[in-house]
Amino acid sequence: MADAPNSPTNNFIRKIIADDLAANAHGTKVLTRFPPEPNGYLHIGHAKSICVNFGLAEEFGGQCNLRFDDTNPEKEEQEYIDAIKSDVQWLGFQWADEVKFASNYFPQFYAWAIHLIEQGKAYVCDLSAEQASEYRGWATEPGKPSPYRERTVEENVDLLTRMKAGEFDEGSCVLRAKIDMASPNMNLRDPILYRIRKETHHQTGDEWCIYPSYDFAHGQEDAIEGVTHSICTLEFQDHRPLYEWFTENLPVPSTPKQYEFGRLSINYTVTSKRKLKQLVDEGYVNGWDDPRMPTISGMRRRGYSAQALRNFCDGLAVAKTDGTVDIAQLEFEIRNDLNDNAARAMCVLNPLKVVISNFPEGEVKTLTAALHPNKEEMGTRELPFTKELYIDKADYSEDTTLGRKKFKRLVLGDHVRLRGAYVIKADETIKDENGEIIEIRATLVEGTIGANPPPEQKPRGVIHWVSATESVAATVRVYERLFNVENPGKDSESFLHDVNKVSLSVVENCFVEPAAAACAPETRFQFEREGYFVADKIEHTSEKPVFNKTIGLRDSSKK
RNA sequence: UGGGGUGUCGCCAAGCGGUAAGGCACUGGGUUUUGAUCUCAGCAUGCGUAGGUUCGAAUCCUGCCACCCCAGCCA
Repeated sequence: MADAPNSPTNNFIRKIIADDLAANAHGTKVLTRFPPEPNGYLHIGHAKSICVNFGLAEEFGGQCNLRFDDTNPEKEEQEYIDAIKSDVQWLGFQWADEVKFASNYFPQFYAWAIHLIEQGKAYVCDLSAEQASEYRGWATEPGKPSPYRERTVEENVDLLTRMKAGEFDEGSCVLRAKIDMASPNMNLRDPILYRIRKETHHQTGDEWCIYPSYDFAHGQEDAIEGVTHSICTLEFQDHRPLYEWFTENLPVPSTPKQYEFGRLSINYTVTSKRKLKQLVDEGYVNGWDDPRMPTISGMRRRGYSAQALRNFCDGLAVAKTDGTVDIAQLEFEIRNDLNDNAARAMCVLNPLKVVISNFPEGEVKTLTAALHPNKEEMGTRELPFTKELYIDKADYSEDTTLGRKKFKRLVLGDHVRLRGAYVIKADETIKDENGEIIEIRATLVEGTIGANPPPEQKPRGVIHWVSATESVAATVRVYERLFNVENPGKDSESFLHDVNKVSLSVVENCFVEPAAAACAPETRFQFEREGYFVADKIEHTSEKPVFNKTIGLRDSSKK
């Protein structure tokens, strides 16, 4: 895969793979894997991991597995599996053959547990969780051996068999590896291999009541699948010795190696499945795919394109630093992609009626407008012009002292260009009994479609508009940041305290030009001078259009 | 605290002993029927810090400091 234009020139994992290939360390193929636990929806951080794993594989002519690390039935659900598959595909990646599940290998894991017992390297421990914690010791003090550490092979096999048969209650015992209770690495102080969970599993039903721990599963899953480079995040560095202990002490078919890189954090949001689930469960947002969520499905519904997300991820470093990327970096990629690929259209969010005095009543003049100012190949759309129009309230002022540089919009007595149409002059303001402006009377300057008026009628600027009679009433949802602070929860009791309570505004009675209203759900537009918008995936119809604001245009006006 | 990591511009980041790439953000100029796009220019005598080695150090050595991770029968 070619580097994205701004992507870091290299990274340490890429070098390792290139060196391994050169040294023929794993043969000539590269196999990576993306191993989510199906306990929530994927977020922007996972998008990075997906891009790294699938991207590296693709770059070296290899493949990437999608494998569900489903070793804990308590938190996992089929809904998450479906959503994760859909998100990966939407991003444009295809996993190697069929989807994999850790649960596919449960019988093998069990056989290997018996193997470890027979080698004297595992034992059933009856310590309670609290006792085990005490026995584990602390940073400066070594742990003490469990009183059950020296059970015989026969006894351990019998006990494990009965654990599997469901004879014991949850929490009454576990299977542990016999490694080193004095290790400075806590993960090596006789880690748990199996625990009892009398819970129905989404894949295996009630077939098992003992479930392997992450450590006892992950490396073996990689080994079974022939993964060559097992790429994970920094917090697993301390687990690498354990990962290797299993591949060394078990008759695994291959010996994958684990490499860790820094997980992605972004300011003004959270990237933690636990926290995101809380936002959903406690009603701060309307579901995992709420456009304010940093989930892949949320960003999709917001109107972010898969390409923009991939460009963003490809621009991130794969390194061991754990920094926080500025959300502006993501927003740049969104605008950059949408500027190139979104068709232009016009939509008035705060309508103010303009009546063109010198345009015949009832006539519809069909203009033609480009779908993109710099890409002729994108074609054109029809744009109806009528006597009554709408412009945005913010684009009109009666203050005739406003400088032309300062206010490049319509001012009483002055000229402005209606985008793609005529130059008009505001002649009169109509107000209601409260002094509220309800209508503007204007005249158009003949011959100004596709041509400039004489210098004395030079427009102050260009504003967007829509026909009052030919446009379609639409709902537009405008989103602000979900959090008020850069690092939610950093300086408050809970990240929930930093939630922006007014992150959603639903604007009814907007007017969108007919060509845009007719679009299919998930069609992205740039509503000129407003920003990028997408027709809602679920609720949009041509009759009752619903658009979500993806992001505003850059605004360099000095306020 | 014991162990594992990391420290280069406001943010991300390349660099791996030869004299600080790039992107975002920001600032200023130009073009423009989007205050958009595009375009031009500016933006670290400095690489956590203190010493040392060297003709030469962000890069090597030593000490110190800061931050992150582990101490779940979560992953």
